[in-house]
Amino acid sequence: MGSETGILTRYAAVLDALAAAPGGLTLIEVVRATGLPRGTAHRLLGALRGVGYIAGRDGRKVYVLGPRLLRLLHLGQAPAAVAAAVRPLLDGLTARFKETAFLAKLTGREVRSVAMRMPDSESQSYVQPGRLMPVHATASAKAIWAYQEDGAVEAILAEPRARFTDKTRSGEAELRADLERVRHSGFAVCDGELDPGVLSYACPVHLDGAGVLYAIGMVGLSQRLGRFGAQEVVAALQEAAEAFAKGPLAAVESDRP
Amino acid sequence: MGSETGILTRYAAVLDALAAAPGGLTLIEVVRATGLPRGTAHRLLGALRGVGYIAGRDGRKVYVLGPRLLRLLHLGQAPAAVAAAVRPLLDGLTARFKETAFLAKLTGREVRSVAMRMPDSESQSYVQPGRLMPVHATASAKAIWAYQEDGAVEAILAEPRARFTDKTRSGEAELRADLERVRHSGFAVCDGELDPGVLSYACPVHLDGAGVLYAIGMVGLSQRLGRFGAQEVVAALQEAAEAFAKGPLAAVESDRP
DNA sequence: AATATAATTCCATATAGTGGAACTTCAGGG
DNA sequence: CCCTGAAGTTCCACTATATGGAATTATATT
Repeated sequence: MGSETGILTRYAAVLDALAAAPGGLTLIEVVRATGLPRGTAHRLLGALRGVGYIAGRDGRKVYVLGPRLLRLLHLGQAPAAVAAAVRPLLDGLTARFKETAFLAKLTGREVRSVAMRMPDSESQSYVQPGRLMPVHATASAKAIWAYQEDGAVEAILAEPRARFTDKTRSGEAELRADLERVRHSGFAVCDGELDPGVLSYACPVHLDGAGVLYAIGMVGLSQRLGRFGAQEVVAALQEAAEAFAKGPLAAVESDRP
Repeated sequence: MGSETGILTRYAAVLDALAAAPGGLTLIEVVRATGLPRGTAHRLLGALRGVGYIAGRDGRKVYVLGPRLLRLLHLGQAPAAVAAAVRPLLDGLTARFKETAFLAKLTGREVRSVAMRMPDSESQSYVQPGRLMPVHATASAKAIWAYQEDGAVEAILAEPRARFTDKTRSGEAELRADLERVRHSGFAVCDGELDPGVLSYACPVHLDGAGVLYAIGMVGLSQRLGRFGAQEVVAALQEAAEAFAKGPLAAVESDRP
């Protein structure tokens, strides 16, 4: 006979308490902060840890906000905010290679370009923000999908894949092999599989505790971009990816369970 | 008889579904995405909205991630990431006024400085990062506390307040009046209430949907900083605060219920 | 080693979540 | 304007699930 919110209020109270304490809290501290009975608090913390909303630090005695919460927030983040955060990094890449640099983001089960920086000399844009990046024909989508949960990947593999050029690799086995290669090498390449004559590289952005949700890449005509060694381009992309992961959108303070 | 996580798994599934859909989801879409029965999904959504983890858009038919989740992110955010995000803004302020600019953050029930930029000419630092900002004697803490929930404010008011200088306003009534004044004017001032001869201004950062968690301020010797009109300094601070609120750490896509 | 404090486990109880079905609202087409 | 199907909302008997005090084990602290 009052406002009905159910059990969520209590979980929310626990999360609030943890969020308010930078260094994390022990069970007893949570009890004091929330007024919950010890047994109850213990169970709630266990459940929260079970779903990944909080994580245990040290000998698991200190609880902090967990990776899954961070993932939620990144996914829900307005594209404009993300775009603002990478801009400087893309500028740097473009200045160095005189080719287009971009950031791709996983949204639901699609990868789309969210920010892009073209060199002044370029007139044609290969990755307008918002462009859908197909899994089987773009480096950025491969860089991202190579690090997603198996279940989600299987769902993607089951979908039909269009052929864009005669180089497009639309077979399932090919795609599996490509993803595997990405996991080993740490980056992805596509050469003419989406647009003829267009080469692209991409590196995954490993967010501390939140997996991979973004990829940073470069695109350009094979003739021009191809003159740089893959090594060189990839090294620069990896550097940018690391910087982005540590940047303004970076992790809540977290750690491994 | 398997892994026990309780009801949280279902809430998490709903949140995941919402996070994966940039534009929000309707009840039926949530049902399809999660496989939950209609009635159940409806109730879960209601509870989530009740605690503010999701918000209704349009005629409340479309659900998106809500403000409270954003607040969690900000509170849990590593200070270093926040500091990186404001740096350019602080640089701008310092360059313009040749005085120290800083960002203060609410952590639990304390306000602390998290980032600071001194002019090259300055040798003494009034707001080293990490410094505690007492509610009754600093502009930044007042700027933040003026916009917190009544309950939390009352708790703060109940605490004892030290006298730092003979100008320190430690009375409860004085503090209440100060907070009220901040709410009306939109900024806070402190003149010698913490350190003698030191003047400071601060403006709250209104985060879209997440209330006020930060304040941006300037400090300096009254003699020097005082030569600028309050109007002028405050206008610049407000501009910076707005830019910060819209910046990289900005809101999840949200709106009013 | 002794002692206090925190973490964890247990379990009888009842509270709170469940989901199918009934009912209402809404949008669009005839 | 009314009909019709789909989406949204409410209801309620059923039972699975959360509850929290007390007992137990682990961990500091002196």
